Amino acid sequence: MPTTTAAQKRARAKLEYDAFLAGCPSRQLLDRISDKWVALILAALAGDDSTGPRSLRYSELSRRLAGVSQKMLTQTLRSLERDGLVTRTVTPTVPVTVTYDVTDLGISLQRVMLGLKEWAEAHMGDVLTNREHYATRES
Amino acid sequence: MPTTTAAQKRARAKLEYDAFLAGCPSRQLLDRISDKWVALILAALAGDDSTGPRSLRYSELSRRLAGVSQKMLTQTLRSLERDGLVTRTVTPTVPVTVTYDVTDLGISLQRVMLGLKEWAEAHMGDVLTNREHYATRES
DNA sequence: CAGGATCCCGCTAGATACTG
DNA sequence: CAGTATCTAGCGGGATCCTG
Repeated sequence: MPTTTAAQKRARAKLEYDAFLAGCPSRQLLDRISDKWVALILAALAGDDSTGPRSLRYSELSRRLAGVSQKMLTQTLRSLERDGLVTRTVTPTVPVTVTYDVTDLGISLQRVMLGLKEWAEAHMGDVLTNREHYATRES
Repeated sequence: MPTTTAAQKRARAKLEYDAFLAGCPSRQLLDRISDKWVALILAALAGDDSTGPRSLRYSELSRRLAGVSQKMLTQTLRSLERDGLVTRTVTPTVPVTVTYDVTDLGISLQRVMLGLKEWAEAHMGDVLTNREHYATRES
């Protein structure tokens, strides 16, 4: 007896929808930049202040992003390199020197992130205010 | 013997940095929009296609976002309401009718998200290509 | 210096069942 | 219809130790 038909159809629909989501460029971008450290690394390499892009060594990045673990720093840098957003350059001095630079693609992404930053600075205050009011009202 | 001084200083620095991060508007915004369903809900309420904002009922949202669980849909809607990005309207028909609308603040956020979407559609292909090349090359 | 390899814990998404 | 409540497994991410 195919009494499971309804549940099966829902499950199938969900799979298809998930596949659709996984393939959606916007979704992929969101997944990319929502990594905790991506924005910070990009900002550091692109120049936090109004100076231009700059090379940074692994240890320099580690210092600038005081809260990051080596694991996450390495992992994030690898994924950014893989995606062509930063480049990794090994100079065989002794001990070895590794520098990271943002690519053109990375810079263009960074500009989008600046748009986010501007919205955040303009409106996050309102959001937080709403959040508090919501918390302090009953019924 | 204060041999732990170094480790303690690092731990303290990390806490401060984390606090700094937690208070950073950009970080908060990223945390907000990287929720898996926020972008979809906002897009649905703001009008996926080029039609304007529209009201949607809970069940309509549930259908449009085929992959979402009731729990996550409710939870996400609550948080968006709390932040003043959508409004929730209960009409005491029988059975009860609940509609959701995007606020002006939500619309302005949605516009920022559109910027993300454009970048994604323009450049995510490059990123994926880089990703593949990275995977298929050795050494 | 710049990582690689492991272990492990907390959180959260999801499934399921129930309700006004 | 529009949720609430509970339980659990999976995994992202940190801490720690080790290496070329």
